[in-house]
Amino acid sequence: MKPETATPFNPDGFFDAKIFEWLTDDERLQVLRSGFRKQLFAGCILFRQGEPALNCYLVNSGQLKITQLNDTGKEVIMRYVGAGELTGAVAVLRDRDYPVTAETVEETDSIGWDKRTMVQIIRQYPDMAIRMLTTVLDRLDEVQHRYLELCSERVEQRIARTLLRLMQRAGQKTADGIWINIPLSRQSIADYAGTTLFTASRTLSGWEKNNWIKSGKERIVVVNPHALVLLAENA
Amino acid sequence: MKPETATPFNPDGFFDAKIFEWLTDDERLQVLRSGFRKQLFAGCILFRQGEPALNCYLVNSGQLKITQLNDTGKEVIMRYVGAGELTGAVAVLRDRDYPVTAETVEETDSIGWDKRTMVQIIRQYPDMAIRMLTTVLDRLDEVQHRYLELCSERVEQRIARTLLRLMQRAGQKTADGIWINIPLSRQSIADYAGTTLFTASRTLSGWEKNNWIKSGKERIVVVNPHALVLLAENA
DNA sequence: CGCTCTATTGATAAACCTCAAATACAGTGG
DNA sequence: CCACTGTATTTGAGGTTTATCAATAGAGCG
Repeated sequence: MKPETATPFNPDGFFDAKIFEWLTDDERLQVLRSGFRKQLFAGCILFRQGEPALNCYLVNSGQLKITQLNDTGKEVIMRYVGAGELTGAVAVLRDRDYPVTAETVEETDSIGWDKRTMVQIIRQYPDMAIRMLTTVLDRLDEVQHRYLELCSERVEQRIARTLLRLMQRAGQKTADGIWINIPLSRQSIADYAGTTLFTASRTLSGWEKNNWIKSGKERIVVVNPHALVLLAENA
Repeated sequence: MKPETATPFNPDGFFDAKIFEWLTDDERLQVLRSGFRKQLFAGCILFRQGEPALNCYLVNSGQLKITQLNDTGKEVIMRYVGAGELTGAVAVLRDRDYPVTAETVEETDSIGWDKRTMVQIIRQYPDMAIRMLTTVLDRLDEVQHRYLELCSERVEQRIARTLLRLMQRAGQKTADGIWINIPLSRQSIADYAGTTLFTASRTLSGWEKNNWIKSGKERIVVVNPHALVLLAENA
């Protein structure tokens, strides 16, 4: 049911990860070789909220959905993680459980390191820690900003921002407009924007009538990004 | 109007900062001496959202309020920063503006480092970066958790959580109950919980009638923490 | 073609915000 | 000591946003 493989590392195609760009080719190779490769199809869990944090992962291709659940089962999407991005580092450097769940939303190729190895890498390359730090700080900034948005903006604005963010992350030009290349249900959009499936559906239906977007099943094409930007910016 | 002093560093009383506890006394002294002391009264701004990030600060005594503003002027309280805690490190390690504002809410004694010095410290003590990283990760965890709460919980629950958090941070036992030793207006509670002054006031009035809290002007005493915990936990 | 999962749409209600107005409180200066 | 002033807080009425629930339609898949 969950086809997956974990193999000795083969570094092909991993060379463009931003977090390693400042290493020499040899160093980078060494770092990459110290990990293990993991290739998964859509719907697989890389790690689950509440489990002890054993590994962190670098995504080579595909997308991960990072979610958080509360006691009542309500799910929130914290972010998507795509090619060249690291995840799980949060948890690995502490003896804590993962605070979030990482799930593939499409076929995904990644490399993982266990806690011990990761700490070794950091000790060997102190600048690595600074790099990771800035990465985490970016993430903190983004969550803080989304927190502010959630406090101060109406649903429609937040959904607009959600589409714009996802567009920037996974947008691809097509004849119609910019296609968000992630399987994206109304529920997911709602979980990302902090609203309900129904409100998200209503809002997108409206935009489709305005011809700002085109959408199919789990599929969104942004036809008029400018309109969404206006919506997001202008209170 | 803004009485403040910046003096050559005198390390008295700074020895218990957790972030330095793993250094030897000599090392710690050296690190502390490389900073500058800053003593401020209530209502002073240490740094402001949007300004270039020049310094980071360690609080020795007092409390800082870390806030974020949006374009329309809506303010959100991200967190409070108390004795032994570092702030501004977020911004200092990048060439970015401060993403938030830090304001003293009471008389506050702190030590600051400029960007160059901080980077030097980190290069000299690589473990320092790991320490800072875990600190930031804790903060990320907390913001993410509050984000989830904001998405999934009702105002009353969030206000309960707010009081409980502040109680843990600055609570002091008194005859009546646990006094939150921070000047704390209804507006601040609202900004922290993500609601309005009026809703916060109404909610607290209700709790006062139940005898769960006692409150005066900018002053809260939690009489029955258990009731608040129940409110926060039980959907 | 039927099954399942996703999306749409309408009606209803609850939660919460907005605004207005009154009241309490702390400090200040006479 | 008291009136005065500015801020903090309370409370009410009314309206908006958005969630909830139910029922239906559509799309993809074997």
